[in-house]
Amino acid sequence: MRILLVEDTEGLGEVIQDQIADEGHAVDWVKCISNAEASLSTTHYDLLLLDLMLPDGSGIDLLKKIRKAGEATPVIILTARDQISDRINGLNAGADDYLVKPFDLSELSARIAAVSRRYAGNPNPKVYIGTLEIDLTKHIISRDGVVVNLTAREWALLEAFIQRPGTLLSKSQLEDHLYAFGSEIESNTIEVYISRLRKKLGKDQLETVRGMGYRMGLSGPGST
Amino acid sequence: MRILLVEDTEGLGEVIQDQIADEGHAVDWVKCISNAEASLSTTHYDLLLLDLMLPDGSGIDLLKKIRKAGEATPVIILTARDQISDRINGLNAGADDYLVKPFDLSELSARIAAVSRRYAGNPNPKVYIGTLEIDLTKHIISRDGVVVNLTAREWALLEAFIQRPGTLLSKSQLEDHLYAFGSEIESNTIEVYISRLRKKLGKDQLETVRGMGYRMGLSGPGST
DNA sequence: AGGTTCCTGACAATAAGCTGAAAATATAAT
DNA sequence: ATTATATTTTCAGCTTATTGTCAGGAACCT
Repeated sequence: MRILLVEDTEGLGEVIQDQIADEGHAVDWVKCISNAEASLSTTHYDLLLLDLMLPDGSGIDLLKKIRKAGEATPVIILTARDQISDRINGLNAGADDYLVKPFDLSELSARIAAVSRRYAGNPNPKVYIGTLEIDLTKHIISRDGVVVNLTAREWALLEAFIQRPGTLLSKSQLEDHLYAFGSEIESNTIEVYISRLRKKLGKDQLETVRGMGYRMGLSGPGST
Repeated sequence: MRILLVEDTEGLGEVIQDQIADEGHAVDWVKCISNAEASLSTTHYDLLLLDLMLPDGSGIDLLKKIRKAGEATPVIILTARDQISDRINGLNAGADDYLVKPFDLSELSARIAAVSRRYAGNPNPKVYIGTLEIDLTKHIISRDGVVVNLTAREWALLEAFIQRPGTLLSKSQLEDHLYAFGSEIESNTIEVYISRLRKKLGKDQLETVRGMGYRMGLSGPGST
């Protein structure tokens, strides 16, 4: 998915960019409206992440312009807590969702996923990995038709693998996915959760790559 | 199908009108209550799309008037995110469905299709979840044939689940559904209402997914 | 062997959820 | 306007599942 990020705050922009890139999407990051318009005129984007307070004007005007042009590209607004009226205007102007700063990156991921699913006209997608069937909106996993209950953390871990099937994920990557920035983990938590997932989903679903990390989904040397 | 669109926002109105027309329905678009009443008095409509904030009054009053007159014409309310209390009133006043702005056009199409299907043969659309029978127009719920009375908030909560059967909804999603923008809730209100719904509808209707949210409507032909 | 790295059962601390009941609002009735 | 009634919100105590950590052992590599 190709995403345009319009955000003038340096630090935040970087973090978001990294996060999105990590999830395998292509990001273009611009810091003002005029650049955003330039990008939009040359490239098709599947999603727009739009800050409202920008150096050369309000994001709302950009949004209105886009909608007026008949573009249906989904838009998620990023806004500070004290800009409620702006937010409402933004929604009225045709945004699809909003996020109040500061937000968790996981929250951002979830919204992006939700918007893109809706946009793709596929509101109830399922993922199949081996004998597992995973319903992403219902958060239901069945193994050979039998429903398996996962705890929040277990699901979060599984999610990391679902998002990048067949990719080798290091323990620190997985930690980043599970835990908020800064809240460091001291013990072998990831190993423990890998173990718990294996117990619930079946031994063969998760492959250990010694010294490197873990991988799910494709057992053989990989085709896509 | 003949549809009356009551919406005073120029841009949005145009978009909706186009969309509906694209789908082969006849649309009349008016921008205030008085014009709406004029149209309703001369023409039969199969569906009413009703914005709540209108220049010459609240759409709710119009809706009440219609229902009082015994008209069963299905009504879908279009409402902004900061008018949720209005929305609850609207549902109490006899709306069939609502859409929170901004909405996907595909969402709109789906609702329209759903409403027209519901009304295709039977004048009184009902939803069945487990042993519950839910009358969408009258907001009456029967459990094993016994009528259950819900308060506005209880209904609003239930509604969130009805709209997305089987979907896992987080507490914050449910809060978003129940409460207006900015009016933050900082107690365990959702839990309390979940508890009340369970008491009224039966223990098994709502499933807790610890750490993630709640889910309704999976009592079906289950695998164990 | 000896040194890693990983697995997994057990456990205490914690966070999440449930629910009765009081306090605060809103709504209706007189 | 006052009173009565119903609903909504908050609070606090309780119950229980989840979490992070540890420790001993297994698997792996050179």
